[in-house]
Amino acid sequence: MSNSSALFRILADPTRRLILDLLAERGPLSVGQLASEFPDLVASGISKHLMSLRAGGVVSATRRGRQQIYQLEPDALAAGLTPWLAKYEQYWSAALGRLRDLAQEDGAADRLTSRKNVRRKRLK
Amino acid sequence: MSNSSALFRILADPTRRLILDLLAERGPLSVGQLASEFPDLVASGISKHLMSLRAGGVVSATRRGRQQIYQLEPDALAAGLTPWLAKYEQYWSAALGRLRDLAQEDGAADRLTSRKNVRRKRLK
DNA sequence: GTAATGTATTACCGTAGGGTAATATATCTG
DNA sequence: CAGATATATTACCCTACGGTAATACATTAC
Repeated sequence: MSNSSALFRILADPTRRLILDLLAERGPLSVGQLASEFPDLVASGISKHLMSLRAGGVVSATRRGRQQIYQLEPDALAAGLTPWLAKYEQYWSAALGRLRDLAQEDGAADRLTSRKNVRRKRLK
Repeated sequence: MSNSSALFRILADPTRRLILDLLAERGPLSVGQLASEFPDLVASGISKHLMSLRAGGVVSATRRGRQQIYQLEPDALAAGLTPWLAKYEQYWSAALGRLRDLAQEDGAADRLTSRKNVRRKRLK
């Protein structure tokens, strides 16, 4: 484990990244709730993506009745990426700092609300 | 361009990540110099990886005689990843901060020297 | 009980991508 | 000039992976 390739491969898929975004901004969600955000995909496809995400440790699931509630595991995400990020930290620390300043300048609450990406047709 | 999926896909391959590491720690290198670090891979394979990296904008090449000298393009790397990083910045800013403090505590010069994966050998 | 719902699993298809070998092209050397 | 060197390109194999449909399984509803 602690394999960078696996994590980058997980993040390489736009559907999985959007799933992470949804969990980050809305908190824990069921498979059906997540699937409803992807009108072009079949539910079992979302389930498969969730399996990948769970295998990678970046989400976890708890059963509630007949539905599975998935939630983000930010620590695993950070732990998986930070070693690689740290190697190149000098390169984007400046850019990240600028973004951070900009964000806390105007509101800071909606840094995670990139909702315009959520309902579109073709992912690319 | 500016496509997160493309960049994550590029980073998902361990050979390409190691190429980036080598360019980061040693500066510009020729294809042959890079290929000599991958005894299990054929040179044209490295060339193909370099094409991917160049298409993704994270490296650039300049011709010198009959060899191509590749160099890292850290700005493109940062520009491609920062938007996504910023969304989850709260999650690893702490971890990154700890690493940064640790690094500038002791020397700060060898943050990029994760040499354990790199087989240093005589280049001709 | 039976039926409906929510999710996971399986089987299968098509494409993308990493790997090699062979070939091509350009440049240097003798 | 011929031949060696450095890199790129092409053709091809094979595997991984995203997608679907069909099926299975558990849980709730009637």
